[in-house]
Amino acid sequence: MSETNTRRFHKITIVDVARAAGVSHATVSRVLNNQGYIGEQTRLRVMAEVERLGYIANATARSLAGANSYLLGMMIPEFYGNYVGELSQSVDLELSNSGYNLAIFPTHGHPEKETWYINRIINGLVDGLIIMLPQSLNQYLPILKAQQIPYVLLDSERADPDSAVISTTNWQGAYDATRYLIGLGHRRIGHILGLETRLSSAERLEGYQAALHESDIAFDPLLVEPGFFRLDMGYEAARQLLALPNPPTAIFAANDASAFGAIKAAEALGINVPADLSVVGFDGQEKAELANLTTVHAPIALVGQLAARALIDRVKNPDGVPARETVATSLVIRKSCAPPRRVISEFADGNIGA
Amino acid sequence: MSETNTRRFHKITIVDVARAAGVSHATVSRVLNNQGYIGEQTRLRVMAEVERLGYIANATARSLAGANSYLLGMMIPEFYGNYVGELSQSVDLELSNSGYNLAIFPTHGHPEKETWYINRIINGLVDGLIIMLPQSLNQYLPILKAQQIPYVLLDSERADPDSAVISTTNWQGAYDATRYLIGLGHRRIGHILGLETRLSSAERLEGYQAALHESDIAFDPLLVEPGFFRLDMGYEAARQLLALPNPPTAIFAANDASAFGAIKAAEALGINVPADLSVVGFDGQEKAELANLTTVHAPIALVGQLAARALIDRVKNPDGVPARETVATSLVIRKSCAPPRRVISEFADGNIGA
DNA sequence: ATACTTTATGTAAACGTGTACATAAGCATT
DNA sequence: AATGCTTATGTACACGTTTACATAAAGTAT
Repeated sequence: MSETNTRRFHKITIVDVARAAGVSHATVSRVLNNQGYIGEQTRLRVMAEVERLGYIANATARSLAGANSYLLGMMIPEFYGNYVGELSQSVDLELSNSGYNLAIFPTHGHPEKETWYINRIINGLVDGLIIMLPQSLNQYLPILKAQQIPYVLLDSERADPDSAVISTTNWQGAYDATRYLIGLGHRRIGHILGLETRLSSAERLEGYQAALHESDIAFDPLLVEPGFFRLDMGYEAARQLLALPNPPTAIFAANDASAFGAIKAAEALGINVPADLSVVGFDGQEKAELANLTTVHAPIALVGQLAARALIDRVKNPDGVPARETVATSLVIRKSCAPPRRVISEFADGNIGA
Repeated sequence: MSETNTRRFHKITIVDVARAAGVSHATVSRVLNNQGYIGEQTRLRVMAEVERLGYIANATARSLAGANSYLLGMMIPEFYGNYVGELSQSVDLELSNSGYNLAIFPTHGHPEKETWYINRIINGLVDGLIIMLPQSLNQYLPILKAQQIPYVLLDSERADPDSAVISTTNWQGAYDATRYLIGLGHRRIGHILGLETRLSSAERLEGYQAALHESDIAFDPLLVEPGFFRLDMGYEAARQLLALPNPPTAIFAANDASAFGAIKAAEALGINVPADLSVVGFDGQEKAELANLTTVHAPIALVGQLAARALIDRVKNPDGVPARETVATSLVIRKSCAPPRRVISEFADGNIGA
């Protein structure tokens, strides 16, 4: 056994353990995986050598040979706000409880990055995947299905009907928020749109529209500006809205970050929140509490927990029915909203309300 | 018990490409990796087949064979606040610019989880690793070195001298914060300690002590309570401090989260911040701005960027000198601090000051 | 013409594991 | 005593790639 000199340190492999225990490496593998028949003395001898040599299985080789790695993945767009952080935290916690570990893959919403990760995953990088707010899901969903990779979708109630999906009531939350503003007396309500590629954005927009419709308020496309779920874009969107000839007295933003942007814009323009402008966000981050933002609270930790469970279920029971759960949002009322002050402009519009 | 990977679809391998192009799979590999000599026509033919068949290399097999995966990792404790989220974001962005991708591994500070990930990494899960605030670094640092895994440490200026380290001026930041409080007239200044296992905690404690010493204020161990970098523990710590017979008029917390906890505790006790209690944090998160917290701002995005660069440097140039950079913190003064009101108790102590 | 270098490609052996199949011993049943 | 089942273990191949080494053709300097 001459030393191969390129490798400084010989890693202990299953073969080393086998030799030390006087058995074949197949037997060691069987002991390690509780597979097939093993003599009791052999098992003990092998385990002893495993312990003595400090053997640790090579997960890469395992993966290549088609075995489980006990590593699960979560593909996310990016860490905007601490929404994703909270989610990751709860997913990770729940997975840990079941003996799995987590790897998080940020894509920045770049389709190329998504496919890059997906390719790695198909090759056995992880045993399963939670996919949050994908950009180009349709491109690889068939592949995931064909290769029977366990996965869970995290976004919209309307995502692919055959997939495991954990979602929140986007439509209902938006509807509730808008109803609340209408209830305060607002009739000119702006909306800062989320990322267009996300189903949740469309659902929130539609919830907003439905509430308007129900109160016989005509939907005005001028009152919708894109905010991309981002603070700076929310700022811009609000600037646009507030510069309108007939500006809104309230804004429902598709998420907290863009709501913060709207508040900043109002401040910059000398417009008082909530006296002159009411703002409602969506997500219910910790930050919203600090900033006294009225927001649609989505129980993100619960979503993460359910997603983790659903994924483990897919991994352990691939032929079962994919879990589909929708978690209810709730409107948390704080101090960023008030009845509208500029009643005059309403009369000018001829909208006196019920 | 084991779920056999019944692969329904034959994946296209390098051998398929080779056959289609009429060459050996070794030639295809060489074409793909720009290794050795390849005839121009052969290269073209192979590339055409790669394209036509939609071949994608199996990263797991590559990794087993000892090649690069262009996936880099970052091991973090957990997503407390959005500190880690911000860091991940900047690391990821910088790596992306250089064609690398990122996987994030959360450990919850559990040593077993750390070693679990490290084992995977040694087996080729990723090409290199950024290690943030490790719990049991000493256990695997020798292994990382021996196996020549490129890595970068993210914590303290004092971490292992042979390693690449990106850090912030923990000592100086704590010193500045404490000096500021002393400058306001405080002489009884409490400290909420960070996680004891983190070098940064010790450095911040020492900076605090140094500032006290410089102003001839005796260090009182009673004024230091552990906060574990957590909001709830910061709350508890502040409760303890404020219940003291001679309570502090100011608190320097080891991070923003525990500072928020302290503020909450003060509120709960009816103690006004800043009139009756000044509070300074550390980190300078976005949340600190919203909450008007005076804090030692650490430019986390810059740290992430430098760490990413340092790691790429290690990967590309393993025999070079490991990068070591310390990023300066800066005290951001907001509205959570004021001169002390209870001058009487100082006289009672006999500490009239210089 | 000889010897040597450069270019181009193929062969085969890793990398470390899982597992189908073969083999063999022990035991119970006929 | 022959048969069949259970238990235990080894052999050999598969997973998909990289790469050391072998081979061979072509070009170049002597």
